[in-house]
Amino acid sequence: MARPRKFDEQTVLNAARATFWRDGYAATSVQALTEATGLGTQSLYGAFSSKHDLFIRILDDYRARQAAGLAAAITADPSPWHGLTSAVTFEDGGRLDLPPQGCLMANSAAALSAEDEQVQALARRAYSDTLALFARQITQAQENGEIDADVDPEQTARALIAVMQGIEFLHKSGIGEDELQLAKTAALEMVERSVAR
Amino acid sequence: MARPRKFDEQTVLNAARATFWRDGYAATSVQALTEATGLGTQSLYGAFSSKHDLFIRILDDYRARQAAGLAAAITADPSPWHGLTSAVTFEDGGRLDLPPQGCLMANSAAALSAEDEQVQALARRAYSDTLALFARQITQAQENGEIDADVDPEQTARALIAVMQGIEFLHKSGIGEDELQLAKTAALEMVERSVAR
DNA sequence: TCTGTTATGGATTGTTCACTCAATAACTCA
DNA sequence: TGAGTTATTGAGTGAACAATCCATAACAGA
Repeated sequence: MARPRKFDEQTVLNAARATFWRDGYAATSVQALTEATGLGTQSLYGAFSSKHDLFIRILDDYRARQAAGLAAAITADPSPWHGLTSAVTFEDGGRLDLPPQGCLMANSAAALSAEDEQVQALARRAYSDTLALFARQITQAQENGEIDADVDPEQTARALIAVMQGIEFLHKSGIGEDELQLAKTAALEMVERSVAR
Repeated sequence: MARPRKFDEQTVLNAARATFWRDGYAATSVQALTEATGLGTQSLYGAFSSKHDLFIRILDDYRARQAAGLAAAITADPSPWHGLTSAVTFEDGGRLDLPPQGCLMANSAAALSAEDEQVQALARRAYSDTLALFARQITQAQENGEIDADVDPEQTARALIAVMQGIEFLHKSGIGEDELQLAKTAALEMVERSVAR
């Protein structure tokens, strides 16, 4: 009953996500989005209402994919504890690599949470989902006898999230590859010592 | 031999720092700076060359003050280890409070390091100074018999920096006061367990 | 083949951006 | 007192910003 779209929505969303991810929300202009997606301004606004609406939609998609991917990667490891620490230190031999531009959710949360309620809500959701995932994994590691049965799963999960985000921060702050590797090793050793049986 | 300035440079720098700190570099307009400082555009440009030059100068000042303040706060504690952990968890009963807008250096490093070499250089300097300070403090805590003498001071310092930045990230991401407190406690307990004698 | 609906394309809106120009004012030293 | 130097003032630069207007195009169902 109406003119059909010439573009594939998912393809457009992927291109827009790459642009937001590379440059950040504020530094991404609508013109950059039209160039990256190939859409005209009016098509883009017609389909996604505004730059902000488009971004929120992309960020929520990202959050869901990230949560699923993280859960899959962690639980795929035969050792629950190793699967978890690999994620925390982004050291899974390539499967959980930390992209040069960092995590889109972490970047957006740090830059926008204070002034954008929708971003903050997504950040909180990502945090609580990760917390639950990590706590479950820690419980399994305890049942497997890999770590001390006395540590509190949820509290340990919180500490691991802090460590993970700290490493990501060091990565983004540009301290250098060698120093970053040392920091990852140091963090991992601290974590291991704290849960040793 | 020339017309004297009507403004006090340090007062202007303080006002500009507050503005950059509150809104971030990109979101701070030159107009916002002139309003915050009371200077006209031309006076501001005459004294500081450009928005970027002004920012770099402010950031370097901040770095130096922060380094001195951190060292003073940490070493003032009668217990080297407690002084250190108080700083890491921003939990010194007010002395090392984490401002709502986070640390100016951490914010700037996360947002700008990738694209601004001068910011990256300052971030690296801040990191290595903090690393040296923490490592010295850990050695003292070991000599005091507060923690395990076998842990490597420099590696432990790296882990602590990661934890500290992770906590700051959680703060900025807006997870909420209660949850942040739980994360701080969790991180502290993990750190304590990892260095227990 | 019409009619209704949505998509597209290009030009354009007013606003804000960092920054500059030209004129004048305020000082010091000779 | 006048020459030299720098500070201040206010208006204004072109470029980029998010978003919109309007005319036209492409489809579905009647």
